[in-house]
Amino acid sequence: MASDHTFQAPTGTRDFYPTDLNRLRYVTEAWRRTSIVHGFDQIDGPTFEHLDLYTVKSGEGIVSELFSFERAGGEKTYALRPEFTPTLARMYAARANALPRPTRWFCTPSFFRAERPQRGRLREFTQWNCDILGDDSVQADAELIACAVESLRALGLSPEHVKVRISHRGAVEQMLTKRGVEPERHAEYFGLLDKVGKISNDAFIEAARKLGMDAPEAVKLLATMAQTTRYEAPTTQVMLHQETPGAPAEYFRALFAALDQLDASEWCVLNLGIVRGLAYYTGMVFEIHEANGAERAIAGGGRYDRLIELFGGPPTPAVGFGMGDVVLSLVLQDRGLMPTDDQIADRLGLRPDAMIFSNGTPEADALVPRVAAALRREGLHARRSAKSTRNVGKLLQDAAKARARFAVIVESDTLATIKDLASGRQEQVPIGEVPPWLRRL
RNA sequence: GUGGCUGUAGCUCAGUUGGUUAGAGCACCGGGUUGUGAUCCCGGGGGUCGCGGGUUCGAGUCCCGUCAGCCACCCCA
Repeated sequence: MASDHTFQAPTGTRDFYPTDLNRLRYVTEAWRRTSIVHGFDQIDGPTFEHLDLYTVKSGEGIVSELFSFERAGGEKTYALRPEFTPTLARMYAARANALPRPTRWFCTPSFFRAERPQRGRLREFTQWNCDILGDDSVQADAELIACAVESLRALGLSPEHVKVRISHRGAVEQMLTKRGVEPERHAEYFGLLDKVGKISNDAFIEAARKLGMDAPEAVKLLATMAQTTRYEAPTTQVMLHQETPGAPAEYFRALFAALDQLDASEWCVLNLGIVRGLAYYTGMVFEIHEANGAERAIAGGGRYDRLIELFGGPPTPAVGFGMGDVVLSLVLQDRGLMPTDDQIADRLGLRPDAMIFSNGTPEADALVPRVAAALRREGLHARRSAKSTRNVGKLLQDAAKARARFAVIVESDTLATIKDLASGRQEQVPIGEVPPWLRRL
């Protein structure tokens, strides 16, 4: 029965046709390989959780940003996962005593947020999460950042394309304390600091004045937060000496030394303007941006040493980041670094090994399925042309379009022609020899 | 939740001051008589002009509403 209306995909979601899914896989496979070689184990959790899991950390205000629901007749309220950290914390807390220290986990699932879609932001997206739990060392911070950097390098990006902007909650708090802001009011200031760049300088100075900071200090604070420089730069050193002497400055020294050893320091800059709106970060925080400031943040993360406790686990230091597919793909496209569909298919190992068709005689026609089955049992990617034509030229064209390595033309019940579509060379082989012949290549 | 811009074939787009059965390129399917691939020639399928209402003798075209997409704001885990 034909429907009297058409259906559309829900707002902010995407249909992934083969080439679309291949492009997504190109990115997620880079994430996966990078994670694995950096010693992370892949995990996953439910696509939906109890709503409470998200309100614990973020408050009731988060509910409007979630897709939440109840079963018909049910009493529990669920929500599609908007992020992974609560699930991660729950999973870690449940087995904390049995897990190695440190534990390194990653995942690349999809997430759901009930926001109005816009450039770089959709309602369903894929996000890579990497976390190191049970390790409070500066080396762990550096390894985590280096892992993110290496994934970008694997996708063809370089320090000219993207920059990791690194800050530290403790350093920013020290700047505030130095200006006479009591610790109880730091949270208010973080909210304000997060708006720098979005509101005018005058608006910032006015807002700071209302929070009790006089204009000259607010101006200096703005200047410090705007500074985005290499760690070795003299201006960086002067800033650290003046603004965050002692422990924070020493932390940055150790972090950048560790990043340097991991060959990642070229990608990194110090920017105390990165505060991130989230309340749960306790130490280093970072964001990865396109170098010219185009697009939204590619990735964000930091240290959250209190969060596992909040979800019922033992006190556990942790550091992690998330990187979404939407912005990253836009940056790759902007920079001309997204390979062609054919290149991606090659890299993902999707090229057919053989396209099989017959010379048009009834006995050859009957053998085509058998040859295909024999090749497939050998683990070869064998396709049959769906063309109804007997025109061998057309069939070869079809094989070339499918980017098959070889065309196999069944000639009789004893003989087949194998044509190498790259070189154009061809030879006749006994039909039983086709699978081993192709397998050798 | 607020605002701006845009909706014609799978894709990119034509379509005259409102006027006959809405077109092109690409893509897709087939043919080019006895078997060799990216060119070429011929043919074919595919569109409730996003949807609904209004004005009009007549609407793809004008008006209103609505839905969707894009972009920005809010927010951004």
